[in-house]
Amino acid sequence: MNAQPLLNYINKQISLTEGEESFLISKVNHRKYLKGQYIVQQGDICKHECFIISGCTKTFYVDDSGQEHIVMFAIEDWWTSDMGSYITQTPADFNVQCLENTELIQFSYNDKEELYIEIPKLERFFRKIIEKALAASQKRIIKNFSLPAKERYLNFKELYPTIEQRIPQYMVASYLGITKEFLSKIKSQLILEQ
Amino acid sequence: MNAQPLLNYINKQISLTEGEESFLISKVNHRKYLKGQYIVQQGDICKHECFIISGCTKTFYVDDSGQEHIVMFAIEDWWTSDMGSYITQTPADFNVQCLENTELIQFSYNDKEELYIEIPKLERFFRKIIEKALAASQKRIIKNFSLPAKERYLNFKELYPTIEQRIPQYMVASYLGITKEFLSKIKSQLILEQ
DNA sequence: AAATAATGTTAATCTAGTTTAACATTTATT
DNA sequence: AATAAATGTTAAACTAGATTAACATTATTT
Repeated sequence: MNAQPLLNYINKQISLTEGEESFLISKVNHRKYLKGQYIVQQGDICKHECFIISGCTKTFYVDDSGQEHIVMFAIEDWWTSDMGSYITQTPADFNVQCLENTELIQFSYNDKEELYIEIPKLERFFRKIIEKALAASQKRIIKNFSLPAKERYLNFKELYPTIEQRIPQYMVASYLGITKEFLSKIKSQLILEQ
Repeated sequence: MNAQPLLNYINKQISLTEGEESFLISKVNHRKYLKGQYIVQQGDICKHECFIISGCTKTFYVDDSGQEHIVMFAIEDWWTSDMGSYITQTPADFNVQCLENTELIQFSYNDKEELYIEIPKLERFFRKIIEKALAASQKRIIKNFSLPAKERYLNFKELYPTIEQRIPQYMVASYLGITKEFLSKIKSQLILEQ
């Protein structure tokens, strides 16, 4: 199993002994998904939190009128799951689908809790990751409300500098909460401006 | 110090020994704020995470054009802070202001980390709280995008059933991301409908 | 009880973003 | 290379929600 990217990621913040590393690895699964496959489906219970080794995913929600709303993208070294479903083990609100062939490492709920008990500094490490994710999520809320679509698009390009090249534009529009037609208009305006 | 509401809140999920309870209490401050006072100000570094014993707060952000955007409210048994500022100890994006006289218990960053080291089950407890907050924040993002203002208002009333009576309506509008005039219109429509 | 400040309502006008629809371009499939 | 499928663009008509402004109601202060 190629767990090295995960270990590198963790060792940037804390240091694990060899024993801890192998215990960690014994508790996770390595998996490959093809482009288009679903990691989580709306209505299912989300069994895993996933660390992406390579590839790209989108997390989205289909509303009652059938419209798709993208909540986030994730690429190498990012985490993805439906947090609400994962922590309460209730049906997911979101879908997580692969936009490219994707290789990742899965943490099941129970194995992760065991890991935390065995290696407390891992619990600290994950707590801090979630704190950061919460702070980012709150910032996104205010940006959605206080900024017009053009500014949100510019922010998106800053936050996800490499992703825009990897995904179709209509998904960017969905992430921004606007139609693809309007994003097209914004982009042509931006070209005229400079 | 009246820490009983905090202990009750914690003991709903985990059980602390008397020694742990008194260690916990030795690490926190009890404080009272008057209506109108600020717990955190945009630009300052957020020093504490706060558990509310009584009262009510709003967390808001003032944008470049001077407009106020409310991110959340908090009442008895809820937590409040600027998470982004607190965890990174960098200037806050948000203000937290008391809408009523408010009594709360403050956790400083360093004392909280000490608590976690001394009482690991508290770290687990807080991790789970943050996971829930993150899940709620993600749900709010999709609801903002996928629902029209009228639905968001109905959702607000479900999420904060007691708060609507305690705060002025223009703050509800700010939380919903609409003007007070438009909320007024929505409310009169809802009255006509039933 | 007045007077003032804070909050809430209504209606007209305006605008950011949607919808629809037709067409253009790029990518994948045979 | 040809065709089909997926993605992107443009423009006209439309709508949810903003803005402005005048007025109504409710709290607060004197």
